[in-house]
Amino acid sequence: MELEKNYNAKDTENKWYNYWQENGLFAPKEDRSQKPFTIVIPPPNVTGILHMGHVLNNTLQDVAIRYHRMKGRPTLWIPGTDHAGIATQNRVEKDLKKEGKSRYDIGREALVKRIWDWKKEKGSLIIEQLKQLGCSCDWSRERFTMDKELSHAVKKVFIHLYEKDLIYKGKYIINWCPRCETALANDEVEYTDQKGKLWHIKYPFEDGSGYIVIATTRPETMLGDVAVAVNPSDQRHKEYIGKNVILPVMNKPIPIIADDYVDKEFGTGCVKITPAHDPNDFEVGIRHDLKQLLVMDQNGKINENGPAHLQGLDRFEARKKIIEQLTEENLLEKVEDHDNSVGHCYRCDTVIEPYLSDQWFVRMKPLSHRAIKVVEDGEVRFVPERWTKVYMHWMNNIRDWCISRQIWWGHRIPAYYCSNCQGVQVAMDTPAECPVCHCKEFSQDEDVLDTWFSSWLWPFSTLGWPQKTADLEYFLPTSVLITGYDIIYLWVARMIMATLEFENKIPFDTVFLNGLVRDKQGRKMSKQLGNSPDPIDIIDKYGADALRFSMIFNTPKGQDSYYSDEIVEIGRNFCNKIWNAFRFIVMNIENIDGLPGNLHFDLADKWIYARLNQVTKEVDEHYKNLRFNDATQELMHFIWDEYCSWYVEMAKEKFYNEKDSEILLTTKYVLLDVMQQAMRLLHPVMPFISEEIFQLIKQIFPIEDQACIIATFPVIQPEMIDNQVLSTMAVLQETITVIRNLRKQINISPALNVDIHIKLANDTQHQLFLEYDGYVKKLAKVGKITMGVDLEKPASSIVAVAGDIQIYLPLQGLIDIEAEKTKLEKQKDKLEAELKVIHGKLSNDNFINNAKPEVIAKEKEKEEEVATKLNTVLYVIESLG
RNA sequence: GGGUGCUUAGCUCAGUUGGGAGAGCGCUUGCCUUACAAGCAAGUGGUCGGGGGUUCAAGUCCCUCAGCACCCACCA
Repeated sequence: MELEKNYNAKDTENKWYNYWQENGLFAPKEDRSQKPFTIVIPPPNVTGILHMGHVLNNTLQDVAIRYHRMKGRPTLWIPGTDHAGIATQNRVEKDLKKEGKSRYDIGREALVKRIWDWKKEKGSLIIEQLKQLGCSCDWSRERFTMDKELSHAVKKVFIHLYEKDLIYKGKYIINWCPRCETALANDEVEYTDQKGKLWHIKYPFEDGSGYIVIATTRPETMLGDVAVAVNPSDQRHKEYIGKNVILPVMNKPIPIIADDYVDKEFGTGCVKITPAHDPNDFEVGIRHDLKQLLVMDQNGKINENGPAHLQGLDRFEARKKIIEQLTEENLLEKVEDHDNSVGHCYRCDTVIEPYLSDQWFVRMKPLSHRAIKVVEDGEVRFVPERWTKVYMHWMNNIRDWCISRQIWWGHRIPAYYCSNCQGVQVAMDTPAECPVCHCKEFSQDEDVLDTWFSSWLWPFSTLGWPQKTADLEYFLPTSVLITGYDIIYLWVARMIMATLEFENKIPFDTVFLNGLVRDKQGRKMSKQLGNSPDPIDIIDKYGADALRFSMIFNTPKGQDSYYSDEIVEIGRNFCNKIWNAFRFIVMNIENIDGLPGNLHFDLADKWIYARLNQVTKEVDEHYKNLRFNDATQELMHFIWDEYCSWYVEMAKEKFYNEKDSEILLTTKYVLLDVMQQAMRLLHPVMPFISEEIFQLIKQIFPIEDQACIIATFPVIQPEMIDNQVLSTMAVLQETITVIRNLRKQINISPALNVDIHIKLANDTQHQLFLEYDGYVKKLAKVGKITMGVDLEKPASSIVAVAGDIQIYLPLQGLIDIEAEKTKLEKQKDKLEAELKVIHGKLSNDNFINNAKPEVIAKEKEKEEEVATKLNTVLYVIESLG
């Protein structure tokens, strides 16, 4: 076996991804007697390009999936993409614009066709990127929210809800994006604080007796004013109620009315009422039976209801002109600075306009009750738990959901209007005949449904609903949903409601909410800021394993994390470390001539197995409890600090000095065995390098599993966790470290072997060191060791203490006695302080009476240990003179 | 106005029923030691945001204050 000096991620990753796919290893094991582990992917937008948020989210899902697959459960990860109505249409319209055309130039049918063409050509980009990341989805089950079957499900759902009177059509003020020319749901509006103005405008009384002043932040909407409102209890304005004022610019009379909605403290206490352009004014308008006068068109331009000189002007242009005119006419009393938060379209960032229009709504309250109950009852659990509160709050204050969108790309609303009597029918297909007037001509509603109206069906629509498929029966409820906390309302809550309503089941029992990935400065990664690196570049440079490992290593459960290229180096370096450890094994094992007939475990072998089993136990639990970053920490520590830095180094000693072939074979066996087990533990996080090494080991070591991806996860062997071995090894390790420390103190060349004396505390220790002095010599670069229980300190030597062991390093040359003493004094002070604390506790009756017995026992044990160390140090200080 | 999260080493952050302050990176020193300089070895570094309380014992529980970030509602 010839291995490169540095790990080559690129070739390895392609090779194994293809292998897994060609061998169908992503598909769930066919064993329907076992409970499956299932995840549905949060479907990325077809227009999407992989960003760091996707990397984190999908890596987390893949880790969970790979872990459970190795644990032997039938495991399914259902992938797919979302048609993302507005985003996708915008994307294609942008291309159109380059050709100088708008969607109206080519018409609905042509546009939709063009978007489908675009989807076929470019829509799988993000899927390909997920594959590069290593995602082990069952691609044979990939779905798209506008697949024929899913569209069918959407229609079914719409009709079901309509027939239950849970969908209705109504005229309401909605959030309108004049650029996208569509309604937006409340959740699709992003508010940002802006420095604005508060204009104080005089509205003269019709009878010429003066004026009142209203304050507004959006003067252009005054064109649609139909009244001025004051609070009925406001003494300042009481006398004006019922009078008319002349609406400036429009020059028409409007009444002054009284309504509790008006806040006496704000502005002038007088509010202009514009029912067609403000949600609160809309409510006031209903209460007072006022006209709803629209003064803008769908592009935010002043329409025919405005005065001739303003018609066709953009709303902000119109605002300017109106202010100019008011100033000229001396109707502008003053202008104040005023900060308020302004809604923006979450897709294109245009300022949204509250706008009166016909829209379809879902009544949410009736759907929310069960969705609240399943969370209350713990059937659906949020991780981290704090999100439960957030979810509950929203659910308890839920509002109706505006589901119609005035775009062309999406599921068209299955409502048909009779061409003759305008009667509406909601149906799967165009109705044959109008039941009222028997007309046979219909036109379908022009609007499409909100993208989330298909997403909220995702956990069951992907499994074949409304067909009663075997998959639906078997895989639903799914196991865990892993997604970002920013879509709890938009998606998670709605899936819970939909799945309960249509399948009478919960969609998943656990919702794991991962944090957001931010840049180094703490800003959210976003397209606009351009601060998200392209993960594919990172994968090309460092490897997918490196990226995956680093993202998880860096991301505590449910917290936001900060990304920078440097963190990926952690993963890259770790890959290389593993690679080289394996390379070392291969270099020493090429001549392996069979497995040992009998295994001869020495301390090092027993120790690494003890640790392997401890680590297996912990990592297993971390994966199970979705504590992924803890798992990575544990694995890195074990592989790097224990396997490489101690076990491999100790193996070297045997390779160089041991003659017994059985012992040599045992060492090779343990090196390979621990490595292959470590690869299994690591696989969920670093699937590629673990598979590569696993397969290479398989060539020279008996492994039954076909591949690491479907290998069994290591099973804990508790009898291997030998505490005696662990503590003995700790003594050896400490001794070696202390010797290294001594060498360093007096600058002994690393190339030089030194002679040392070791004074042991008892015969058992003496035996131990006689047996394992080779390890001390190898790992601490020691030549000759003189040891014994009754050893005198050699003249002119420096001393160090490891537990109850004393180590003397004789010096030919000079030593700095004072420096030695200072160091030992420091050690003494620390031990004394520690001992004082322990004595304090043990002499405290309250402690003795209240603390748990095992805590007290532990404390006594510690007292003894510290006292011994202290005595040793004191002895050494004294012997220095 | 309502709510959530965060505040621990120079930086980024772990710390799961209260009982020995940790990691990665950085920094210092010495090493290209035949697996790895993407490395090895030895070190430096913290009154766990302030104050109060509960307890034999608090980074950990409670109260309070401060700073930072975010969410929801409202904003004429």
